[in-house]
Amino acid sequence: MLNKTFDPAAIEGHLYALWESQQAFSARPQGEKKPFTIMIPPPNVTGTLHMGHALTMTLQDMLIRWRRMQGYDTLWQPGTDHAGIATQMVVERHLAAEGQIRQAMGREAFIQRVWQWKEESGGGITRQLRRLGASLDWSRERFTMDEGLSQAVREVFVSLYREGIIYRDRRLVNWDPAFRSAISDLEVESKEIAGHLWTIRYPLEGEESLSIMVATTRPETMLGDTAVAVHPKDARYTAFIGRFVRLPLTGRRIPIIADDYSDPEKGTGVVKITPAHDFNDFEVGRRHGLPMFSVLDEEACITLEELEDFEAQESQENKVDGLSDPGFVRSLVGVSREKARKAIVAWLEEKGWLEKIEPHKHQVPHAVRGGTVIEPRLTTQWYCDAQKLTPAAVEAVTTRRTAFIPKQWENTFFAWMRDIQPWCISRQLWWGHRIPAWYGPDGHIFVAYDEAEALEQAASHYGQSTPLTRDEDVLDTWFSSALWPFSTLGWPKKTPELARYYPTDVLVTGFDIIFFWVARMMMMGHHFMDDVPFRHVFIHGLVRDEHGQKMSKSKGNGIDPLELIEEYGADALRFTICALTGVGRDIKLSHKRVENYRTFITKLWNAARFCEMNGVVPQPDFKPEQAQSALCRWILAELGSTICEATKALENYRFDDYASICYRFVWNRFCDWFLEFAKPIFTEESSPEVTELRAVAAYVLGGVLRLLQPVIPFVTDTLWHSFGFGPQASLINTAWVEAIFPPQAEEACAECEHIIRMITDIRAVRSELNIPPARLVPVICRDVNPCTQARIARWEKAILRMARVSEITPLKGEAPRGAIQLVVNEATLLLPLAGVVDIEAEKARLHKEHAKALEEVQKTAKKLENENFVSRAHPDIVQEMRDRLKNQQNVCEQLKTALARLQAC
RNA sequence: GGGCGCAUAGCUCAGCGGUAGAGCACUACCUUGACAUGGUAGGGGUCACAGGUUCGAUCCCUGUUGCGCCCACCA
Repeated sequence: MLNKTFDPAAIEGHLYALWESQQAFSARPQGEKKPFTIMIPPPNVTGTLHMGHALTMTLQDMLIRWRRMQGYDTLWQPGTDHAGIATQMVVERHLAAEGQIRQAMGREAFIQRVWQWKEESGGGITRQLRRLGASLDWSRERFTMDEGLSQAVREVFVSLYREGIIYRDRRLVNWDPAFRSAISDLEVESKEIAGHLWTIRYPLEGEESLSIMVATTRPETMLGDTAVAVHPKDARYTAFIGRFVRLPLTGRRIPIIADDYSDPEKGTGVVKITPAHDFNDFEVGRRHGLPMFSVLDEEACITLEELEDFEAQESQENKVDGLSDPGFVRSLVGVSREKARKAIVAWLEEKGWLEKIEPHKHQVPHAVRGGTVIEPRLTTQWYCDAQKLTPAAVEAVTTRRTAFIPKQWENTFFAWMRDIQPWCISRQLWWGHRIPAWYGPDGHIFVAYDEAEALEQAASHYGQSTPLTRDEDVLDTWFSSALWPFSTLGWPKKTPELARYYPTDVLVTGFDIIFFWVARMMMMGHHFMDDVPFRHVFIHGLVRDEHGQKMSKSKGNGIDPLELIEEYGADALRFTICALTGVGRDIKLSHKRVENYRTFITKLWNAARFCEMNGVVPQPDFKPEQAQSALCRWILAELGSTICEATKALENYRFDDYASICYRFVWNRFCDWFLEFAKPIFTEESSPEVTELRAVAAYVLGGVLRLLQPVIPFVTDTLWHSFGFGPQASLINTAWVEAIFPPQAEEACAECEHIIRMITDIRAVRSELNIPPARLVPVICRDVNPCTQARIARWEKAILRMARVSEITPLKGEAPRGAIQLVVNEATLLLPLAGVVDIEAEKARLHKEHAKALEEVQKTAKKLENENFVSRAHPDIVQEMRDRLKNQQNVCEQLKTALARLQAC
């Protein structure tokens, strides 16, 4: 017996454990089935499930569950990402709470500590994915720092190094002074800052009374200036090109150069060139062969080391003591860039070099993670020449061997691939894949799979065994994620899994990581597997709050998916997500939304209970082709079309359509009509129809459960088992529903739709004339053709019950005076309610109906009177209009007659 | 500055060259034997604006306005 209400909390945990213990989600690499594969976007081990996860995982789970039922050997590959920076931050925070810092612990101990933390608290997100009902093959769970995946990382690194795609280079990187590490372009976001523009006088060499005005937002980098640039065509300055200015702080002599980069419109038209602290200046510096030195250290504090080295090489004539203030400059050492800025501005002002200060809004790069202001910094790093890896990926998208859905995103993908920059892959962290590179005493680089191999190389290179030191850096987290589609399958070993499940079928993800992850998987997949990593990329939107605001911790408007699961059940959340996932649109979510969609789960539960109460039991031998009654053939046909449409929706990633197609069938066909029609039949135990009806009800219910398993697995499996369709947990691997249409389905549908229309129309009239439901009304039929007459006879009980009718009789003699008249197809139904209803109200109703009908007639007639329409429109359309006009005229005429009859009494 | 998306009922969104749809919300009535987390009926839209193409435009094209996003940019 089913409980009166469905209690998700009571069953979900137990049911999931059962699914898992029965290995219901396991891929079966040995079988004959065709594979269907999805790689989970590995969440951070530090992570907790947020709404974005709930969305993406629900969509993936629906696809996997559906394909599994369709008979594919499905692999949904689970795993987590070591998330270098994020995880290291978390553990460092824990250490800080204990009064420790990692530098004091040492590298080995710290890494031990991170592993320990991962073992203790790293499983959080995978437990939460289980709560959601995600049918991942947990037996194959991977972690990006597993030995196997680490081997893949080393293999790729060594291989790309040997091909010259990975190399070392000294250039500017985005440096995060808080983490003291390089980060990639993609981890930087610009934010508008209300800052200042300082105009500083740089005295002209040899003519110290004259100054060149230089506008800057970063006076603290002045120490690193190695030129000032003007536009070659800027008439104000052409005379000065080739001359020198003196840098106020140190008196160092720097050239005035001409470069297109300088924009006469901006600032004073003179821009200071600080090659080691600005990307544009760096380019200018390269073009002009300017010296480059950092004046900020790894924590973005002033350092003079490189400056002093540089000045030591400079000739004395470049220094002028009169301008310099060595004491002040030395006092800046170790001062943060923010404080240095203030100090330098104050000094300039005091010494009279500051021309003016203006408020100035500008874009300043910040770290996406942590929010620190990024400092462009001149360092030596490892780079991956991404440009060499793009052509295959671009070609795959062009030929649609990898197709983006929605297609729109392909343009974004191409745009980025076109302008792709070298990818800085080294990070100055401890947690991650340590770069497999070793250095000899003379700095010679040995890249190898392990230390033994590196030592061997060194011995051969130096002619004797030589001690090496390993590179201190680790790889960017996305380096290992890029290998995920094949590293998880055992690569570089040639495993059966690799052969079977690569390429994967679809990648489901948000647009925010197309560049971080999707593009890089494509580059690596093509390079190492010589094939696309996935055939489809489904890009979904963002989950927002009910006001359309992005959910964020700072705004505090986030919704916790686990809270929703606890409150409404995982099925309700999943169904809501499914129903709201349109292609290329964000989702606005709220508790109310989930609460509303939960009613669908409740409705399904109650419909099943009703079936149970009425002796509905699965009949394994029942075949839809055998169905006799119109009612049964109709609902089976409706189920058939629902299956076709729902399957098509899933094939096209139209999750919203899939949800509404199922919703409409269950609620508006099965519950509203089929079960209501079935009620009077169920009560008659002796009726010959009842056996078939029960079999059909069971068949349809079973079909509905199968149809809905992908989206609401918990409630469907519970009902599946409870009805004895199969043992618990068996629904997951049951075959997807097949659309089977019963004989003469069209005729059955026509009949049922006719009856539905009669009932609906009677109800509408009753409601409009305020006839209380308790009052049963007789119906007299006029002008009824034999077909309708037979239908009415067959459906009499249902009509009586559902339209609150006392009896249906054919008209004998005259129609009762003042009867309400309504037209359904060819027939007129008379409701003898003279004296009961307000005759004026009925007149008004008929007038309204007639006016509406007349309007429609005129609209259609006007169209048909148009010569151009008749001659140019498609003949089918013209014919359709003619038929429509005929029908409308008919209705109009009958309403007119009815009105006339009413006027007469 | 470059690019992209969106604009349809009070709200959230489908749709589509040929009679404007759903869910929620709203109104009225109904405790009818699965479900009041329900049932029945109803009101509500110049499909942002202006042109164009077409026999016909909410739909296709152009422009305008408003909203959102991405990329670039520390003078």
